[in-house]
Amino acid sequence: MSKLYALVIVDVPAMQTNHPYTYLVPKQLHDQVAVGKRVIVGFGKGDRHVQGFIVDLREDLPTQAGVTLKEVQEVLDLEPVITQEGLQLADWLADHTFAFKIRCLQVLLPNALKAAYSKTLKRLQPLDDPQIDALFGQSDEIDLAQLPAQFQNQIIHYRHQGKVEIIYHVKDKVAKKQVPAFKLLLTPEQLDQVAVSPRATKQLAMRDYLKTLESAKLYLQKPAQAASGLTSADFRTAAKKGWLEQSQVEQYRDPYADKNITATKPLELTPDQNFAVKSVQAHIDQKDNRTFLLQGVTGSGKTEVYLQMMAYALKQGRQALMLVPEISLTPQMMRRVKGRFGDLVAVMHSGLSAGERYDEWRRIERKEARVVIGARSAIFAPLDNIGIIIMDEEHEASYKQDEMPRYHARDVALWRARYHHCPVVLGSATPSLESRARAMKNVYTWLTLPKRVNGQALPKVELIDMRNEGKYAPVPDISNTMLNAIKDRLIKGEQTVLLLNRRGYSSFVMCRECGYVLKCPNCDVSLTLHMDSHSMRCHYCGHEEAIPQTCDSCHSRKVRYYGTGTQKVEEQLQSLLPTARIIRMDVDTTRKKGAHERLLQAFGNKEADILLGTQMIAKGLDFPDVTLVGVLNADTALDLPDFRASERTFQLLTQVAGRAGRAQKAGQVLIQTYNPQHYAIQLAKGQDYERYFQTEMGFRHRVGYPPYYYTIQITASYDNEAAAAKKMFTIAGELGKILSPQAQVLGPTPKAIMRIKNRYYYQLVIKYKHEPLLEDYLKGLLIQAQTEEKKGLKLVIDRDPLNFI
DNA sequence: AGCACGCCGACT
DNA sequence: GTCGGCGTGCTC
Repeated sequence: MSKLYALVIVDVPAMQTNHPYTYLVPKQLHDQVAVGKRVIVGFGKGDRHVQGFIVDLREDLPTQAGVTLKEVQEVLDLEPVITQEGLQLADWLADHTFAFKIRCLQVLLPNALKAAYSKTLKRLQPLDDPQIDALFGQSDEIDLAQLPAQFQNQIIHYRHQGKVEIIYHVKDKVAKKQVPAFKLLLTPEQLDQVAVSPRATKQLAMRDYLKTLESAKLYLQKPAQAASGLTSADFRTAAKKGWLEQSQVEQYRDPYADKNITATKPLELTPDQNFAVKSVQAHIDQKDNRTFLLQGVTGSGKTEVYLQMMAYALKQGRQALMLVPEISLTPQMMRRVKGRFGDLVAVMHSGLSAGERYDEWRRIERKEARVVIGARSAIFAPLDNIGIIIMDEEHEASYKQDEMPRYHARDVALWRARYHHCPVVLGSATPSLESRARAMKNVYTWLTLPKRVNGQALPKVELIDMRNEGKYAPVPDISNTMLNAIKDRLIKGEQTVLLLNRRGYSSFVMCRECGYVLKCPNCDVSLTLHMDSHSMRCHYCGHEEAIPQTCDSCHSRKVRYYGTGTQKVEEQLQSLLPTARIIRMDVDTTRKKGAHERLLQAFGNKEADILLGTQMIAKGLDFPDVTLVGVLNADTALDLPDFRASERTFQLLTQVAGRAGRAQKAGQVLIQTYNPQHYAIQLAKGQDYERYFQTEMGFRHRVGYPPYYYTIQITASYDNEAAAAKKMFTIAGELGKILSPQAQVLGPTPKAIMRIKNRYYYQLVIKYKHEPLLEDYLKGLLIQAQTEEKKGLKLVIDRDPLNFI
């Protein structure tokens, strides 16, 4: 047999190792290896074992002479875990996002399949070293991670002397759940001929039982034990006698073996909805990868449209993929999808354990699930015949991953749709400017749902000018107008949703005498007050200290809390409305698993009058008795140094306004603001997306931002401010040489929060339309920066960044 | 990333 | 003279 070589991407995330390495496939693994399977290979001087992905198999030697090849140690998968599509997608991702290939391959898989590494130290002979021998105790092998640092050097010596050896372990992060199974090796005739002592009653029973089974078929042992009344010991004996072969098979749990889901029927569609569904269906039929922008006002029944589009794709024998932002993947939403498609649905979201996520992934891979709904990473679901991809709330920033690979799920969706020849539907009440601009240029097909399904008008939105009303407000955060509106709902037995916009905002402690604000010693941010733990905490590095009684700077005792937390508002509200039942939803009250669901359910059951929360209550909630939506602070995000600040504010206000008046009763929306004249707030008041779009596009055009320009952000950080700045100025200088005059470089500037965990951050942003040299320069930059990385540099390149702060 | 090699200062 | 500091470079 000829030789076989495997090209392997190894799990060493560095620029220097960002290419395939060639390994020899030993004879006994020839029929196990395949492209897309994971392997364990030795890598580097100490021959440590790492995980890798086979990306190619060849019979001729692809590497130049001079290196002695190592062998593949082990093949980890029975079937490839990365498909041909996955390999191409990983290539594209690596290229598009400037990420390491290994990271792109890993992002395609559930975390459970990522490698967990450990090292153990094995004693090969007595060391005559009382201290270290004591560490070993009775055993000859110990966990190297627990070795005290002071022995490190000594161990290296012993290793050179061959007295100890380091063993590298690679295993999956999460063990697959295995259950015992067996296969009958003999035919019934053969079983009749085996000799069994008449006194071996158990074995006689076993023989009789086995005769009722088919040979060579795999049976689970547990049900077999129950059916036959035999024990696992009996099966073991039968295996020893060669009657059957025992093995372990993988079994997965279904996290949604939830029986309370009632089946739903397709609803009658409005003419607008029907037109949207029909348009997309035609493209599913034609296997045409058209992209649609479905722009429907809040309450226009987008979800029903999605469900019917997906049902159509399924009817054509294809699969459906639906993405929603993590926060709107509520039980309500899951119930709707499960109700329509039942067991065909796999759900991928962060609330699942790694094991559960893996099991859902396996159900998709085995084609038991043909509908996938999930947050960002679900876009990589291992479907092989996608008929439609839907992305709800397409404007949501959470679709962009902010670690390597920095992909946007929308870009991946468009890529996969091209591969599968299927349409993509981007849905939103407030599309991102990028998508809406593409719809205008007919790059996307624009579909609209301008009316609510219940025929209700959009809720009336009123602004409360806090510059005046704030002075007379009974409590700092709630004006009289707001309070009266809430009281009115209490009397009528209707419900209120109150939004506290906390983006870029936190409650901090300030001295009233000297203005001193308590800051984190490691980061350039003020510490946030946490009442649950009675401490001051840093949101970036986790630093925690006691709540100060006196000012650190002037020793005055007049330290006071500023800013607004949900908890403080809750107290204010309760003091004004002692009988009101309030549910508070924020990171503190939803930390526990399932808390999110429980609180919403309680509100839905009318166990409370007021739902008070942060952004997480702005989306997807649909409660018929909510007739008042109040926004307590509309403008905290407006002043952030980010050109998308107004877009986010407009989207948030429009979304939250849509929570009111979903059923028969009309809704009212009150927005407290200090910037009532700001166009984002004025146009959110009118819920006038069209004028907002025009206004914002004008602004983006004038200052040259997306969608008129592409952007790439480069961030450098060091533990030394001057070094970080110097690096960025060097890069800016080099960019000046390769960029055309049409491109612009903003910065370098220190980041808005310059210091986090004692590292200093500088950034620059490149705005450009067409720069043929830029990609190659940036790739070169990453290679060139690798030497400096040893000195503590961290360099991040982010294409199309969503956050500029 | 992690490991070895190699070239400089402070010690038995 | 050696031990061990960490800067440099490579890993199929």
